[in-house]
Amino acid sequence: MDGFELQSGRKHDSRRTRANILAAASRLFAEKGYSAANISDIADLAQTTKPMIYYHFGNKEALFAAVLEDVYAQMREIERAVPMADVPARAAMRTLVEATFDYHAAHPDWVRLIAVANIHDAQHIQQLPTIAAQNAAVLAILDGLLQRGVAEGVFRSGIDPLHVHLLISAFCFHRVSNRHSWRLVFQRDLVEAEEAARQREVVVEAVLRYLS
Amino acid sequence: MDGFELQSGRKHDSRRTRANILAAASRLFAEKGYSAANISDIADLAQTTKPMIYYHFGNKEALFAAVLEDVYAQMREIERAVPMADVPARAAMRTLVEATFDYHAAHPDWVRLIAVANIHDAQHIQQLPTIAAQNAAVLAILDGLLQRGVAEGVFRSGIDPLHVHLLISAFCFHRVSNRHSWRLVFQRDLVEAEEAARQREVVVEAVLRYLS
Amino acid sequence: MDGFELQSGRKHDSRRTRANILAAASRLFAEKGYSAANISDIADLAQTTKPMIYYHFGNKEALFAAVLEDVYAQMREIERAVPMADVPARAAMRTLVEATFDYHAAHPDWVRLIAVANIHDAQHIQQLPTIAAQNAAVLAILDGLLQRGVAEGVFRSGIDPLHVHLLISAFCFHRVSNRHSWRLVFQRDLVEAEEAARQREVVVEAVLRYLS
Amino acid sequence: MDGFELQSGRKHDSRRTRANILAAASRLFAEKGYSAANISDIADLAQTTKPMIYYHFGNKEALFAAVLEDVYAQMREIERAVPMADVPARAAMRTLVEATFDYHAAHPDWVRLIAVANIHDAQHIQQLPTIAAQNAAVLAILDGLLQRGVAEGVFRSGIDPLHVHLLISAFCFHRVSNRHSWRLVFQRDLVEAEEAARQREVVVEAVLRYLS
DNA sequence: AATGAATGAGTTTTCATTCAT
DNA sequence: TATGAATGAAAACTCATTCAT
Repeated sequence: MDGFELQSGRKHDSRRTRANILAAASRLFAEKGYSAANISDIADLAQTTKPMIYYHFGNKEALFAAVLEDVYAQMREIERAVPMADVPARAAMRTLVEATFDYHAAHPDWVRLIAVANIHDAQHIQQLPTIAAQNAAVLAILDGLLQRGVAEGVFRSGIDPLHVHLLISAFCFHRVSNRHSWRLVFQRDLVEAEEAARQREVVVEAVLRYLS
Repeated sequence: MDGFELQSGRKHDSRRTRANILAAASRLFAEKGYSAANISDIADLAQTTKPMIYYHFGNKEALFAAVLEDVYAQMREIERAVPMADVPARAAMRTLVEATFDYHAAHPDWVRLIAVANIHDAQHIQQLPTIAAQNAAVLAILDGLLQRGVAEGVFRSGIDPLHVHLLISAFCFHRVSNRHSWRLVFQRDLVEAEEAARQREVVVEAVLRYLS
Repeated sequence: MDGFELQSGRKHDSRRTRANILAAASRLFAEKGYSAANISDIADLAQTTKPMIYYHFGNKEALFAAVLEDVYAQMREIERAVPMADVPARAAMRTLVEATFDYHAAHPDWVRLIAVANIHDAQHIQQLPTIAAQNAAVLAILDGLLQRGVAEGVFRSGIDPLHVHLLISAFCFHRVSNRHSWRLVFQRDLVEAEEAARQREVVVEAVLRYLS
Repeated sequence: MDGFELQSGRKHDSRRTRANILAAASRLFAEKGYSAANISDIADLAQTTKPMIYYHFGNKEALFAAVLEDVYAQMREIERAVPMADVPARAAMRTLVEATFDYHAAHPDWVRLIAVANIHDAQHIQQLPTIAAQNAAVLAILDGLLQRGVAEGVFRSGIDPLHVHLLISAFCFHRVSNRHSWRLVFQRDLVEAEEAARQREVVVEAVLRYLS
């Protein structure tokens, strides 16, 4: 789960203040959405003052953009989980799917922030020029895996990596982002531990079967 | 695509006013999210006044709940698309997946409203007592299809209908709800027509292979 | 002197509220300048609330523009003081100068508001499309007087009405607008009654001599 | 026209910093008025920091007072332009009027600063004890000129020097201070070169005729 | 003499909601 | 049913000023 921790230390410490604001903003934007989260609450949670937020980030929109940048950067740890060349393609793919599943499961705030950003047409992501370059990496990894799988004779050819990524991401994201409506409509908590374990197998299975 | 149309007619027509408010609210909540959409704009778009909104719906939260109720009811048309007993299970399943895909594609506002509701922990859906009963229907249909498929020898047994529904919904929902972040991160528009046609095949294929 | 009086009456009276806001704003913008006058104080002085100001005028800039429009309209009473055709040109000119002098003397707030508007490059006056048409009237009157004077043989010809207007206005305006700096620099209060009477003769004399 | 130039040089130069702050403050107070000009912008324009402004001037009010002091001191150059005893009174008076006209024309910022000071009831000028002594000089000069003119038989007697000064100053000041409202109301730019040349003749003429 | 970081109080503006008619 | 006017609370943002270094 996402933790929220403040750093503390001496009186004038720009870096710490900035980090605390970012953490608080991340938490509250995720919890309440962009508009409902307010600068006062963020300042309080960050144990600082409103003007400090403006001093460090300029305005609310830029703060949200900074939160998204921060959060997108953290997500890249998924890629690190994926085994490289020496593992068979199927096993590597399984690991990638599981890592993706686990990351979403462990970071519901991340999921909610992306959902919030999309409600606002991802306008704040647009302000982050490096986002595209950073995240396209997943597609390259997937492409490599697919090619290896074809070479090993375990995957079909002609599969679009983006479609595989969509198949995986959609599932992992949705069960977190739409947890609450599903709970009410279908009376089952998608996020509860045993259910989660079963779903983890479902995506892996679905992806591997799709590729075979 | 979702249309927004006002009804017009005689000066004082309570039913029409109510419907116009609902349409306007639906549009604006979908466009801007719950908090950023405001009662004044809704009144203007509905060509009525703020007190009328309070007269008909009580308050903003209840208005949003009413919008969700309205929108959930409309979605039930998916089920009507699914062929009944006389069609082979695989073909029927394909039709169900395609109908789900098409519904999401044709109603982005619906998708956004559900996303917005989830940002607010689906608290407004909770106020709708009949939601569960109405929507569980999909699961029953899916369950029937799965059993028929097993009987026909085309599907595996032991599959949870909820998981199949999640597999389908997640994909169909995500490509619409997260369109904007994907566009920026991967530089491809998931909703563009040709791409959409390919994705439609992807879900169908993924689901059928998962079940086989 | 400018009076400040509030109207009172029944609870919901749009016209009265608007008039009170205008009066309060007029007073405070004149007293403190555009930026230093604040909406809160204006609301208090007008015995209403901030949102009412926004309801009636939109924003601070538009409120200031409305004040200027109001105040420019009132000034047109100077023209009414000027005797028409049947009075000899010199006498009529004297009356016009005196009326101008008296108007400025009696409405220091008017003077200050124009000064404030000019500090802000008269941007708020620019938003008032009818201003030019209304106020050009003075020039027409002056032009008529000048021609009559020439015909009567009491004024020189070839005089630009705008220059005469500038000669008159500058004097009448300055003694009010710059009263305080003059008091401190020259230790004489330009606005004090006896002094004022002498100055009134000075402008009349200066203008008539300039025209002769 | 008023120039704005920063001095540059070694890193720590108290005198230079002070001068730069004064120049920046002068520019911004003139441009935006007292309240709308802010310390941050002044610091930026002066290429220094806010605490430096407080170090050198104490607070915003004192800074404005310092600007006014500075600017009043510069104005005394008008007096230097006036020819002394050996020139005939009419010619000397003409020179004085022209010098006054030119000074105002060349220093619109000076004009605006005085206007701004008056909006705030010249409270900041009041903090400058030497202002009166310095500026009363003009009246002495005028008085001398008037007496010489009477002696030479070219001026009337019994004229108050202050009234002459007012007649001159008002005209020269007004065409600059109220330029923008006049432009909008009368559609003529009082400051444009040819128009300015004509007006210069107008004041000279008006003053000389008033005195004759 | 100089700076980056911090603060408290205030500013304009918005908004859900209600009153009076 | 319907409306124009009103309100209380809060929102984002600013600013003169000071602290810590």
